Amino acid sequence: MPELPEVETVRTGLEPLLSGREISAISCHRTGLRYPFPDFSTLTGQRITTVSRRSKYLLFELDGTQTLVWHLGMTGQFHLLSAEDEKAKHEHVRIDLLGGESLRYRDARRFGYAGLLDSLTLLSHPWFASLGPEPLSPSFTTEHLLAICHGRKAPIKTVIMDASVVVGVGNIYAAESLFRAGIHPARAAGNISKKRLARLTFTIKQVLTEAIAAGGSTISDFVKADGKPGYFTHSFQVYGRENSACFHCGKAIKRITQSGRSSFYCPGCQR
DNA sequence: AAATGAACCTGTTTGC
DNA sequence: TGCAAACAGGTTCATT
Repeated sequence: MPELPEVETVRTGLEPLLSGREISAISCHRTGLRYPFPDFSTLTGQRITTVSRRSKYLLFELDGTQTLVWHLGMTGQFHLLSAEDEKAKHEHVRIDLLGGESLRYRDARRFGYAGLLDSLTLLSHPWFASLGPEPLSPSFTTEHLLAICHGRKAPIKTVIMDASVVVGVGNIYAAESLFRAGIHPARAAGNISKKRLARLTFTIKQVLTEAIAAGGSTISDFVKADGKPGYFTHSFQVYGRENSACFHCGKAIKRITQSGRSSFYCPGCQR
């Protein structure tokens, strides 16, 4: 999926297209994706007020009492088409808008999911209740990361990818922020100085900010709401660069597996 | 309690 | 060229 910058890019693309629009019909071509779909029928006649985001969840806020919550999983995409357009391969849901446009959800791997939640109690829902701070908010601080890491033997990469620690840091941006901080992904979290954790806190914010500004990264199937690719891929220092020379020190980038996922790092720059 | 691995599913890339 | 294995951005659940 999209990591946080990609979801944010989708959100900024959809927001001006959808805010204020009334839903005329909604239908799905299967009963659910990762989880069964909620009963969408109550959406008909409601207006989308805003499109916001928490963690990697898109929040379509409605003028009634509910919010349509959507997670893109690994390969979820939204496209705004016209009502007459044919159903594309892997299209699972269509949300028709008054005026003839039609928002389509496609998801090849079907890891995405949707829910229709009461807006007032949304943040108490299990999807949100135990989430950590937004990485770009003031509440994500060095002190927070320091407290989390204290005494922990888990590798630092696993810790920063844990959504209860900080949300939105996926496999790509974990690798890139650890490179910029000069920290080896397998280093035990409890064995990193405060100064270096402060650096990591900064580089997480820096990498995500730059990636959002670039419109996210494009890997195989991520496209923005307008169908154009993001450009952050060109900025990768380590991700996907196994055996290539580090741009900084020239050593070959290495790849290891941590908790079943690939980690890329520079053995010269990261300790 | 904390850490690791498997599962969900399809498409693309890599290696023999 | 063809086929099989490995791998892919996330999250949750089960097992050490």
